[in-house]
Formats: sequence, structure tokens, C-alpha cells
Amino acid sequence: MYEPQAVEARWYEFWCERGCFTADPHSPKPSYAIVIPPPNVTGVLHMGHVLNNTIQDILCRKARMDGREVLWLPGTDHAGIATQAVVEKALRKQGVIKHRDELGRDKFLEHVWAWKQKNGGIIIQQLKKLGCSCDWSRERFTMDPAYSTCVQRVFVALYRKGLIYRGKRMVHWDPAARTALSDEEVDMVEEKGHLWHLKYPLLDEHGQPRPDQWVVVATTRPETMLGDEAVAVNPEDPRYQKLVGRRCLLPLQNKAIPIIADPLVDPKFGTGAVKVTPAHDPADYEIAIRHGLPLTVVIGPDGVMTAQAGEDFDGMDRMEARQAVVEELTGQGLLLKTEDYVHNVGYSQRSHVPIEPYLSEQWFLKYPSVEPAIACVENSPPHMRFFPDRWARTYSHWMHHLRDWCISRQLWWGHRIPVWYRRTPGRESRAAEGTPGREPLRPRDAAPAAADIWCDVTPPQDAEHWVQDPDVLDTWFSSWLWPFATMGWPEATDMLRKFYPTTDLVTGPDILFFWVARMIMAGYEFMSDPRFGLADALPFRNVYFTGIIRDKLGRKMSKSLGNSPDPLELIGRYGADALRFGTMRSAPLGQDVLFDENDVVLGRNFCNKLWNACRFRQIQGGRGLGGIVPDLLTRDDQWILLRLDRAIRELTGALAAYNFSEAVQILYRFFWSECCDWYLEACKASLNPEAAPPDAAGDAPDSAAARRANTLAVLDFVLSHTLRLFHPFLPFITEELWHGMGYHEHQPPGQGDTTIMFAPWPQPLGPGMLERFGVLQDCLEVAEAKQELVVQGRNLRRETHVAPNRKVTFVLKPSMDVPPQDRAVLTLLLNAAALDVDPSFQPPKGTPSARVRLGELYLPLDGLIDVAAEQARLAKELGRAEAEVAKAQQKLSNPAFVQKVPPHVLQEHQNRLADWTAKRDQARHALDRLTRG
RNA sequence: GCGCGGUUAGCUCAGGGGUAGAGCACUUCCUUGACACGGAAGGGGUCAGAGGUUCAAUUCCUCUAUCGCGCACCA
Repeated sequence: MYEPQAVEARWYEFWCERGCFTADPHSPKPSYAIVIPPPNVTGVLHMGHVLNNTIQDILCRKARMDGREVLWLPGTDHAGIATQAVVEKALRKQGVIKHRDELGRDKFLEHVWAWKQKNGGIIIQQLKKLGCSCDWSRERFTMDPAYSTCVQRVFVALYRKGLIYRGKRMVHWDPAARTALSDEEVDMVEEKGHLWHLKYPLLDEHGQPRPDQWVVVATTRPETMLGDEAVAVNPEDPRYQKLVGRRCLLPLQNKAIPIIADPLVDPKFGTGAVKVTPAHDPADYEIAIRHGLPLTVVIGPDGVMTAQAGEDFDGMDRMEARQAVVEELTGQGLLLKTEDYVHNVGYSQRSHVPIEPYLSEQWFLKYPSVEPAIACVENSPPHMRFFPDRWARTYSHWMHHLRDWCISRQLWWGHRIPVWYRRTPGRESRAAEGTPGREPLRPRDAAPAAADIWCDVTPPQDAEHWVQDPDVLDTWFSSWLWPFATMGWPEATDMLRKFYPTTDLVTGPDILFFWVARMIMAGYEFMSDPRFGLADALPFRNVYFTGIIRDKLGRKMSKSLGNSPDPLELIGRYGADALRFGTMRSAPLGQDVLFDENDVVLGRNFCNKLWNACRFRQIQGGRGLGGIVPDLLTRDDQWILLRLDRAIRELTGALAAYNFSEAVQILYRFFWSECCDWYLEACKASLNPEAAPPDAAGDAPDSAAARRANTLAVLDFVLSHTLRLFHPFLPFITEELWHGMGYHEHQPPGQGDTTIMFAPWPQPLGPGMLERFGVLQDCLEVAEAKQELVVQGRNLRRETHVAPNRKVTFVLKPSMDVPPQDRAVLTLLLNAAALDVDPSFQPPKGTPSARVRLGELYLPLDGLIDVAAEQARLAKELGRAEAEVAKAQQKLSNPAFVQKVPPHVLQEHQNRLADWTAKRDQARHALDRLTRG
């Protein structure tokens, strides 16, 4: 039994020691490159990583065997929000602090770095356990000094180009992480909520409330009414026209607010009158700007109601405040009704709390190089291809509707924005947000004078007169540079020259916008410089999108559900090869992956089968790749060579199409069904002549020995190819067997002599080779016919209840020549004493028989056994044959069919009819004789 | 609301105008000399539904149902 644990550790060390994974930029070989989607430094390996990285490893290992110089560049991502949250939580747990503010920025960052130093390498070590052949000498981290400089340089360049600007905008605010987010970091979740209809009393011309008159507004967020500054109606709405210009009383706040007309209001929705909360709703903010309304902030950045909300609500959580406002309005009789209402609520992808629209000063980027980034995918043929290609449409749609990217984050952990503001007496820190309050709105922030702002990679000389912007950049603002910032950009390094553009990118569709699209734009923006000498600056040529890993019930894997297995544990139990094989087997192109541990068990079983097949070969003695003598090839030898040829073709095609589950299926079929189930068994007739009756083999002793040697040579040829075909999927066991079988001893230097990693990828056998081996296509038919005979023979045995261990003699009344070698194989596989080939055989009455392509197969039994059972068997067969005959006849009796159908299809149906007619007649005949006898 | 993808054996999925496939699971049998993490033989499907094109549709077209995923400022 195969034990993977020791084997895997040993070979991984071997590969690393010999630098097998190291990419050489000066190599004359054509390049192949992948940059890893950098996992989060705080992360631990999960099934999604296994899927993603196994695919990358398969591609890289295949490329090496194709003779390419491979770079798989690994690294990790600093993951601003996640890492900061993890470290802060850890510090809180240790009782060091209650909030990071107590430590201050510098001290806190020291803790994060210490934490990173200690825990940041975990996932890298785990990737090694999986067998990933990354170039570890080139591992990168997005906060490496060189990488950080790239980020700053890019910021400065885009700023100077006028694409980066600062402005006061309504942004998506995460009240838990207390930072702005980009549009992409918000998930819209459908939720059952309510639509509350609130009555705002109308005021007369003297500012007195009219108890009998009011305007009714509908809202899903009643707590925001505390910050209302108007009620808006559509100017065309006849119901409200006479109210426009009047004022109403904002309840609870006892504040007069105007009724205004704005075309944004949809008269058909709700009551047609909208409460306007400029500080807490993006649409309302637009209206407020148009009408010069003031801005009242009632919800603070922490999601807690501010003093502006009034003393009854000050300090209350926004959700509590919602209840409190509803209760209060109910008490005052101002709640007209509450409707159930299903709507979409934005949630922070990071903190999973509802997003708060929040007005604040942030940095934005107008995306650069949009046109080439669109064109490279939309061109025909495209310069960059997506797999599956439907993602190209999603990409295009997003690219055609770009909105400026909010790149600043109110965090400490990350790349600090390289902008300094001149200290001015009245305004110590421009960066500090003013305390929330009521302030008049300006249309858009006026930019500060150029002399008061410093944007550069280096701080200003007179640093004491300047203060740096406190914010950091969105993590994706660093990772979008990954394909070139990891290779020495902005210098035109040898690495960039050799490996950029990279070949393939493997990632999940969930980060298509976050990462893939932005990398494409960054590639065009920063690699188009003539210094790089690129005809096309795209960062990669192919993007493969994996599915999302789910459990076998189809649920997303998550820590809280506890349905996510630990890959390391799986590797410990079954081996990395098994995990890889199982994962690939269940990962169809373009669909989610339903992971079932059973697949890993299957992978383990598969490895064990491979192990044992090789063991079988070893037991036969001799070692290593002998020459094949074409004249001595049996028809089964020829057959397996053809099957190998097909497997090579199909597997190579499946990999070129990134169809990994199909690739695994091809390997499975070839190795298990064809190689083991048939060929290995058939081999035994040549390898073990005494296993078959001596007369059946029909060979003289010395020619039997020669044939035996030849069969071993074929077996070695097939197995050595098989190991290579499997290597990208099962790197460890194939390396172990490659050496164990001695195949490495026969390889040219650097092409498989020290490691199977560099053994050439198998090529189809080709017409020349097939001719030399005398391999004829008709041996496929002969093999099929033999297989049919074996199945039917076993079937006869079983249905006539012959004990499995009882050696019987079958008789074949042949319809074609059956050479002694084939007879020996058939005898062996039938587990029979003999297979007599007798053209003039006269079966005793009631002899069970089956019609097969090779003739009529009989199982003569001593004395008549169960006649009734045999009758039943034949009757069943007859019934089936009659049904098939009728079906074929019906088709062929349709004149339209016979006239219009293509000749080969007609022929097929005619053959089918003949075949089943013969079977029917045989069964009928046998039944007749049985009954009469 | 718009767009995309799916609906095929108990399960997970291939397939593709010309007798429905694989693996797993299931039933029965077998420790025979590579392997019980194995071998042998079986059972099991109106290919979601309704129309249309065709000699022929599970496959192509239209519509419906249903599930999933994107995108969308309707309070």
C-alpha cells in the first residue's frame, strides 16, 4: 500500500535543494509565467487556495515538461482592513488595549509588523505542502520596501496626470471598520424590511402647524428623518404642485423644512413625496446640492447617533435609534402605516455590517488606460482570453460603466498616501475631518492651492512645515501592480524582459473587478513605456476563472458553518497528490465546485492503484526501458499503444483548453479502465506463460521468452509515459515511481535524468511510429470484440451459476481467425481451463450460448442444469433482441428516412438491424431446441 | 428590473441532430499471485415543461417554470 507522507516531504526538499523551481531570466528557453494571486498574510490555506494553486501548479509543471523556462512568482498581500482587524482583535484579547487609538499609529504598526513576522509565513509553508512549484527565491510582499516605492510612484504619476484627486463625496462607509470603501466592496443583500409612512404636518404662512394637513413621506430608514432638510416632490406631480414652496414641520426635531420640487423624485413610488436627508443618502445629497440645502449629520462615523440627532437619541446605535424614532412617532400619531417591504441593503464585504452613506473627504482615481484595457479583450481575435469566455462580457460591461475609484482608507496598516499639506495656523491638519455638525454645502470642494500640497515619493525638505495625509491606500491599489512591481519595475529588468507579459492568471471571478480588471489597466498604463519594448503591454494573455468551492450541499464554505475542511489535515490523511487529484476531478470548467471528502479518498485510491500497477511491473523482474521489437507485438500491445496515443492527444488538448476535470477523467479512463482492467491482465498471458495452457500460447520456449521481454518493454514504455502524463497532477508519487522504476536512468541530461519534472511531455505516437510498430486501426475492433467475448463469457458463467473458482472450458464457434495469443488472453480473462476454438462444434442440447462478434460462444456443462433458468435467460434475451429489431425496422421502413438520411447513418441502422436479427435468431433457435429437447 | 449561467441516473457532472455517458452510491458475487484504497456481473434516466424547425430533437429556435450569480440611487 502506498504511503504518501514520507515520500512527499522527501521529494519537495529534493526539488528545492536542486533549485528546480527557480526561474532563470537568461535562459534561452521560451518563457512561461504565472504570478500567484497573493493570499492574505493573515490567511491560512483553505479549499479555495487548494483549487486555485493546484491549477497553477499543473500549468507550471506542464510548461516545464514542454521545455519552457517557468516562473511562478509567489507572495502575499498585506490585506489592510483584514490584517488590521485581526491584529487589533488579538491585542484586545491579550488585554493590551481596548482600542488602537490608545497605542497610537506608530506603536500599533510595530505590533502589526511583529505579528506579520510571526504568522505571515504560514500560508506559504502550506502551499509547499501542497507541492506548489513556486520560485520561492522571488517571494514578494505588497509592503516590501521596493514594492511600496512602486505604489507611491504610481500614485504620484497618476496624481500629476490629474487622474487622482481629492474631494468631498458621499461614500460607502463601513461603521465597524470606520473607513470608506469602494463601490465594489459593498454587497447588496435582499432583506425583508419595512416601509414606514410618516406624516409631516404642514405649516401655514405664519409658520404655524396645521393639525389637519400634512404631507406623507415613505422611508425604509426612519432614523434618518432626524437629519431631514426638505421634502421633495416631482415638479410634474399634480397632487403636490400647490405644496411646492410651502414648508412643513419636521417632527421630533421641531424644525421647519421646505417642500421642494426635484425631477429625481418618482411620483409613482410610495407617496410621491420624499424626505430629503442630505448627509445620509446619495440621492438626497444630489438634491441638496441643487437646492442649496444644509447638511445635518445625525449618524456619526461609528454608526452612533450624534448630538445633532437631539438629546433623546444622542449616543444611540443607529438600529436602536430606528426603533426609538418609530415608537416616538407612533406616540405622536405621526406614523400613518407600516408596510412590509423587501429591498436591497448594502453590506460591507469586510465587516458584514450595513453600509452607511457618509459624506467625507476622500481620494479618488479616474481609471487610466481604459481603452486598451477594453480592446484587448473585445478585439477579435482577443489579445487576452478569458476562460470561460463568458466572463469577458461581464468584464466589458463593468469596463464600459466605470466610476471613479475611492482609493483612500481610514486605516493605519497599508501604503500611506504620499501627500503632504502645508501647515497653516488656522487649520492644523487639513486631513482631520471636521467634527460632524451642521454646515452649509459647497457644490464641490475647491482644490487647495498647488503650493500648499506636496505629492511625491519623498517627503518635502522642510518636513516640519508639512503634515502627511493620514490615510492609507486601498489594498487593491497596490495589488493591481503585482504582475510588474514584483519583477523590478520601474527598471526594465531582465526579469521583466523575460517574463512580462505573464502567460496565465488563475483566479476567482469574485475578484474580476477588484483585481483582474485593474491589473489590466495598470499594465497598459505603466508597461507601455518604450523602454520595455513591448508590442502589447497587457499583464497576462489568459485568465482562467475557477469556480467557488462549496460543500457537498452547495453551501459556501465558511468558518461559521464549520463546513470547511482543513486542507492540511486532508493532506496528512490522504497525501497531497490525493487532495490535488480529488479537487481537480470535481472542478468542472466554469462551475462551482461541490467539494466532497470522498473525492480525496478517490484520489488516494487512485494513487494506490498507480503504485500497485508499477509494483506489478517490478515483480516481473528486469528494470528500465528495453527496446520494443515491432514483430513481436501482440494485438493487445498494439491496442494499448493506440490507447496511449489517444490519451496523449486528448489530455494535451484538455490542458490547452484549461479543462482540468476532463483531463483527470481522461487519465482515469486510460490508466484504470484501459491499462489496468484490460492490458495488465492481458499481459499476464505473455508474462506468465504457465498461467495459460501451454498449447494455447503456441510458442516455442525461446520465442516465449522473447515475447515476454517485449511485453515488458511495452509495459515500461506505457508506464513511463503514464507517469509523465500524471506528473503535473500527482507530482510526488510520479517522481517516486520515476526513480523507483529506474526510468530516470534512461533520460538525456536535464530531461528527466534527475527529476521527472523536466522529462519531456509525451507526444502523440505519430503515423511513423505507428507504422513501424505495425499498429493497425483494426486492432481496436479486434480488442473490442475480445472484450465483448470476455464480458459475455463471464456473464454466461454467472447466469448459469458456475462457481467463480471452477475452471470450465468454453467453446467458440468462430466467425473469424483467433490466433493462439488471443486465445491465451481470452482463456486467462475468462478464468477458464481452456477456450476451444471449434468451427464444427455441435453443442449438446441446452448448452448456454451467446452470440458475439468473434462467433458463437458456448459454455458446455456436464449434465443438464437448471432448464427453467436457462429458458428464462434466453427468453429475456430474445425479448430484448426483438425489441431492438422492431426499433430498427421501424426506422428503416420510413421512406422519408431512407431517402434523406446520409449514407453512413443509413448503413449504421442497417448494420444494427442485421446484428440484432442475428442475435434474435440465435436466441430463438436455442430456445426452440431447449424446449423441444 | 436588465444581463449571464444552470436544470441529463440516487449524488456530482460530461456530452451533443442519428441506439443516452463517466465516477461515486446501490444490488449480487469473489480474498485467484499488482492492488479489498481491489476484482467481476448487474439494476437504474419520457435528458425541467410546452410549442416550433427536421426524415430524425436530449441536442437547434421560441416561450414557461425553477435555482444560482452579476449589474442597477427608486426613498
